[in-house]
Amino acid sequence: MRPTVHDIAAAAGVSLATVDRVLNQRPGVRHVTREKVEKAIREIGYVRDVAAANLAKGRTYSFVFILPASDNSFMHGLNGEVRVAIARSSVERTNIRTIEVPAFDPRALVQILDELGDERPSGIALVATDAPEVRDAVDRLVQDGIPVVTLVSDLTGSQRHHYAGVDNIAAGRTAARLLGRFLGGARGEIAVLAGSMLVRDHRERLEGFAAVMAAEFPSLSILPVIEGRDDPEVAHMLVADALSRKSGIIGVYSLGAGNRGLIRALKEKAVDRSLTVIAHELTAHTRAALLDGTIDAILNQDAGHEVRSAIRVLKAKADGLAVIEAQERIRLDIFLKDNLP
Amino acid sequence: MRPTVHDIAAAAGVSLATVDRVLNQRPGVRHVTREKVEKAIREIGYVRDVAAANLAKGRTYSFVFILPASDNSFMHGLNGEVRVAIARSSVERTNIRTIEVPAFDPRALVQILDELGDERPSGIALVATDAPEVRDAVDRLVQDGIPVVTLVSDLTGSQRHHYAGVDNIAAGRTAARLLGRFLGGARGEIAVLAGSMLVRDHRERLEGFAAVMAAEFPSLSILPVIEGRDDPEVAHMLVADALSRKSGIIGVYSLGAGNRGLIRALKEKAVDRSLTVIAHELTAHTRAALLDGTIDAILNQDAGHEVRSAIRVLKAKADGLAVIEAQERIRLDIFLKDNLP
DNA sequence: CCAAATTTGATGTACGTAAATCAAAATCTG
DNA sequence: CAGATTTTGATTTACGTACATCAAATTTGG
Repeated sequence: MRPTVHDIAAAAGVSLATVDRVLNQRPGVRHVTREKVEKAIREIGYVRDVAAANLAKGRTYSFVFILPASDNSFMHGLNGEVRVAIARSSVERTNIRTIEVPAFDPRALVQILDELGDERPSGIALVATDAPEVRDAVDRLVQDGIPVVTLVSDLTGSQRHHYAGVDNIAAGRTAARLLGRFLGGARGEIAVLAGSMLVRDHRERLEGFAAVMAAEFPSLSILPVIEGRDDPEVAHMLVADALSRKSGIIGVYSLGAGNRGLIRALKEKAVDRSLTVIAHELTAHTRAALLDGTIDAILNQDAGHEVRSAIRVLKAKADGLAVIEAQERIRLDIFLKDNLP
Repeated sequence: MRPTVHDIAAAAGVSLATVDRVLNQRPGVRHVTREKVEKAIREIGYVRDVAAANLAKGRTYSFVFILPASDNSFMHGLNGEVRVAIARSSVERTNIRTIEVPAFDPRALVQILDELGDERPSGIALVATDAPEVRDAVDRLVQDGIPVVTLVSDLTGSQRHHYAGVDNIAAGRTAARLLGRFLGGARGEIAVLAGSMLVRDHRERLEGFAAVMAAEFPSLSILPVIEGRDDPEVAHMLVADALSRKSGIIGVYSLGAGNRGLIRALKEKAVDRSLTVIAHELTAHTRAALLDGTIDAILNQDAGHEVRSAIRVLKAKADGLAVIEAQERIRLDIFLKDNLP
C-alpha cells in the first residue's frame, strides 16, 4: 500500500496538522520539527496523491496558449489541436484559452506576457518569437514561479521550463542527407524555399541543411534562399521564376510552410524534369503531392503531440512533479509515401 | 462548473442512491427510472470524475505484461521499459507484473492466458504469437470483459481491444523505398536478413518490402531470405557466407533483431564494397554502425512509447473511456545519422 | 518565573464518487 | 385488499488530501 499523510505523521511522531503544514509550506513549524517530518517523508517514500490533492483543492489548471496569427496550414493545424485539447479540458480539470498575437512582433508578445504575469495562470505555452525582449519577459514569468513552455519555436538562452518542438538543426541535416542520398551523387543545384529568415526554426533548418550539404555532398550547390513568406502566391511566383531561369536545379528543399504554391509551380514547370523534393509539414496538399510523386519525402512535427506534451509538462511543473523526458521528446517524423498515417 | 452526481439527481428528480445504482449498473432500478436518469446524464453532459471515483474505490489497476523470453536487444529494451513503468506504478495506482513465456510457443502462451482468465486482472498486454489457438484464448478473455492489447506483434483476426505496435507492412515498404532510392537506379542483388519467417512482424515486413521492390525497383533483385534466428552468431555466419558467395550484392535489409552479427560480418567482408544497409531497431550496436556509416538508415519502434501506450489504453478500457487514437498510434521512426535522439 | 509568542495537536469539513444500510414508498401477486 | 416484493430515498462512511479553527503545549523574552 502506498504511504499516506497519516503514515508520515506516525513515522515522524507528529500530528497530521504538522505534516500538512510541512507539505504545503505553511508557517508555524519549528526548524527541527520540519526536518523530522521531511526525513520521514523521504524514508517511507511518500508521494503526494495528486488526484486526491486536486480533488480537495477543487483545483483547475488554467493554461494559456499564445499562438501567432499566421494563417498557414501548420498554424491552423496547431490551433485545431489546441481546440481539441480545450474540448477535452473539462474532463482533465484544465481550463485552456488561447491568445492570438501578430506573427513576428516581439513587442506585442512581450505585452501579452507581461499582462499574464499579473493574471498568474497555472502555466503558459507560447510559440516564441526569438528576440531578447521576449526572452526577458519569459524569464520574468519564470522568476515569478509561473511554468512556461515554448511550443514549436524555442527561445534562445531563456529560462523556459521546457521546449515542446523538434530539433530544427537536426531536421535540416536530415533533409540534406535524404536529398543527397536520393540524388545519388548527381551534380547540380538545389533550390531552398523558406518562409522568412527572421524565424528561428527556418534559420536553424537552413543551418543544418547547409552544413551537411557542404560537408558530405560537395557535388550539390545550394542556390540563394528563396523567401516565400509562407504565402502560397509568393512562393509560386518565386519558385516558378527560379525553375525557368535555372536549368541546373535538380533538387528542392522547402523548409517552411505554404507549400501549396511550391507544389503548383512544380507541377507546371517540372513535368519534364525529374526533381527531387523534400518538404516540411504534412498537410492535405503535401500529402497528395507525396502520393503523386511531386514530393519525395516530408519532414513533419506532430502538432497534436506538441500540444499534448506542452499540457502534460505544464501540469507536471504546476504540481512540482518530474516529467518523463523520453515521453516528451518531440520526434521528427519522416514520411515517404509508404508510411503515411 | 462541471456537473456532479448531485446535479444528475436534481435534474432527473431522483435520489443520489438511484443515480449511483444507474451509474454503477447496480440492480433494483425500474426501467423507466433508469432511462430518466440516463437522459439527465446525457442532457447535462455529465462525465464521471475518474480520479474521484478511483479514490473512492481505492482502486488499483492490476495489469499483466506477457513477454517472450528471447534475449535479443529489442526484447531486453522492452523488458526494461516495462520495469520503468513498474517503478512508476505506485504513483499511478497501477500494479504491473510481467510473465515470461518461451518465444514462439503458442501452447505455453495459451496456458498463461487461460490462467489469467481466472485471476481476472484489470488488463493484459501480450506480445502475441500469431496462432489460431492464441487468438481463441484472447477472444475468450475479451468475451469475459478483460481488456487485452497486443504489444509489438499483433494477432490476426482476434478481438483484442488495441494493438500497440507499428504497421510492419508499411515498415517493410518504407525500407524498400529508402533502399531503392539510396541505390539510385543501380542494378544488383539485395540480401534480406530476418529472424524467423514464423514471426508475424517479420513476415509482414518482408511482404511490404518485396511488394515495393517488385513494383518500383525492378533493377534490384531480392535474394532468398536468410533466417538468422535473431542470433548474432548465426546471423554473422550466414551473412558472411552470403557476401563471399554473391558478389552482386549491393544492398542489405535486416528486418529482425540480432544485428550484432550482421554488423560484424559487414565490417569484415564489406570494407572494400560499398553496401547500402537498412536495419530495424535502434540499439547501442546499430546506433554505432549508423554513425560510422556501416548502416545507412535504421527503422525503429519506440519500446517506451509502446509500453506507455499499452498502459494508457488498458486503463481507458478498464474505465470504459475512449482513447485518443492519434495519441496511441505507434509511429515508425526513421533514423539517419543526423536525427538520432 | 510569568506573560507573550510560537509551535503543535485535535478535530471537523470539503472535494466527487462508491458502497452499504435501513426505512419508506410504490408496485405486483393472489 | 393484505401481504410479499421490488423500487426508491435518506443517510452514513470511506478514499487521500487541503484547509481552517481552536485549544493545548512548548518555547522565548524580559
